[in-house]
Amino acid sequence: MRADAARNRDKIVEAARVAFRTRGYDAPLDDIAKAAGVGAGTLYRHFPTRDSLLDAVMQAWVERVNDAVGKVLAEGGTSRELLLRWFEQYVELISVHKGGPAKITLAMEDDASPMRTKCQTLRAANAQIIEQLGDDLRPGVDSLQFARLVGGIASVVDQGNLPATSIGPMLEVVVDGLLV
Amino acid sequence: MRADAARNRDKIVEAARVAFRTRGYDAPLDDIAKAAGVGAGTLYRHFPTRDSLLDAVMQAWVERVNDAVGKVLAEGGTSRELLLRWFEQYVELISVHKGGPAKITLAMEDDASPMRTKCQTLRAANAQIIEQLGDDLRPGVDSLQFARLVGGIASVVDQGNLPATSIGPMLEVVVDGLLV
DNA sequence: CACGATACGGAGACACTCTCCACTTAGCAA
DNA sequence: TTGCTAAGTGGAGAGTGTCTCCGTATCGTG
Repeated sequence: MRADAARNRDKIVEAARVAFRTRGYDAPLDDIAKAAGVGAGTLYRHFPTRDSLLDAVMQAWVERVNDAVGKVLAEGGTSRELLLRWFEQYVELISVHKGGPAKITLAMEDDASPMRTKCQTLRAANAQIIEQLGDDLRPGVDSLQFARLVGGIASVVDQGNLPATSIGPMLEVVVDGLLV
Repeated sequence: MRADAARNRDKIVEAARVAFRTRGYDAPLDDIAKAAGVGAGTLYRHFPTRDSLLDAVMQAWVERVNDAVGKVLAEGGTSRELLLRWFEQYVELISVHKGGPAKITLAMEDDASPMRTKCQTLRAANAQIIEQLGDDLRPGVDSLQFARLVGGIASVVDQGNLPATSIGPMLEVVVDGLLV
C-alpha cells in the first residue's frame, strides 16, 4: 500500500473509533470521512462496508479478549465463581460501543461476517472457559450457546439503556442454569 | 372519523401487516402507503411514527397473549414443565414478525413507547406465571427479568436467522436457573 | 525526472423519511 | 337535491444518509 494511502486509512480508523463510541454504530460514514479529513470515496475504497470499518476499529480489541480470559482463568475459585466472573468480563468486552453487544453476538452466527476472525477469538475464549469447567457444565452446551445466552442479555441491557447493575442477577440465573 | 378515512386507515394497517411480516420491520413506509393505495401523507397523518403503525398492527395480538397464558396455566404439570411451556409460547408470541422479539423486548423497557399497553399485557401474563410458580421461583426475580432473559434469546435467534430448534436448549438453561 | 500505477475527493444518483399545502370529498343542513 | 365546510387526500419536494464514478493529483520506481 502506498504511504499516503496507509496514512489515510489510519486517520479513518481513528475517526471511526471516536464516532462509533460517541455516536453509536449508526454514525454517518460521510461524517467519519469528513472528521478524518478525507473524501467519502476514499473511505469507501478502504472500507467497502460499514462492517469492514468496524472490523478494523476492533483490531486492538482482540488482545483485550485474550488478556481477559487469561486473567479470569488464573484467578481460580469454584466453577460458579469462574463462570460468573467470565460472563461479567464477556459483557464488558462486547459492550465496546453502543450497539456492540447485538452486533458482535449476531456476527458470531454469520460465517460471512467481516468480523469473523474477531468472533473466532471470542469463541475460543469461551471454549477455554468451557474446558476449565469440565464436568460441572451442563452436558451438550457449547461456546456458541454461551455467546447467545450472554449476548442476548447484554443486547437488551445495552439497547434498553438499562443500568449496568441489572445485568448481574440475570447472569446469575444463566450461570446456575448452565452448571449441573 | 370520516368513513373514507377509516377505510384508508384499515387498508394501511393491512398493508403494514403484510409488509412487516414479509420484509421485516424496516419495510419502507412509502412502499406500505403505495401498497395500501394511498399517498405518503395519508399514512403519516394516521400514523405519525413507524412505531404507532406497528402498534395498530399488533392490536389483535393482545388477545392471543391472553389466550396463551390461560392455556398454559390450565394444562398443569410441574413448575419446570409450566415454565418451559410458557417460555416456548412467549417466544412464539413475540416473534410475530422479523425484528419482533427485539422490538417488543425493548419496548417493555421504555415507558414512552407507543406499544406500552401491549407490553403491559405481556408483563401481566408473565406475572400470572410467576404467581403460579410460587416458592419454586428463585427469589427476587420479576416479570421484567423474565422478559429480558427470554426476549434476549429470542432476539438473537430471530436476527441471526437461527433454526427454531436452537431455542429449546437455551430456554432450558434459563428455566433451570430460574427455579430453586 | 518522467511516467505509469495508485490513490484522492467530492459531485451527484439513489433510497428513505417526513412535511406541506393545493385540491377533493363526505356528510350535514336547508 | 344542492351547497357548504370541515375533514381528508396525495404527491412533490426538502432533508439526510449511502455509495459510485471518474477527472485530477500524488507516489515512487526505473
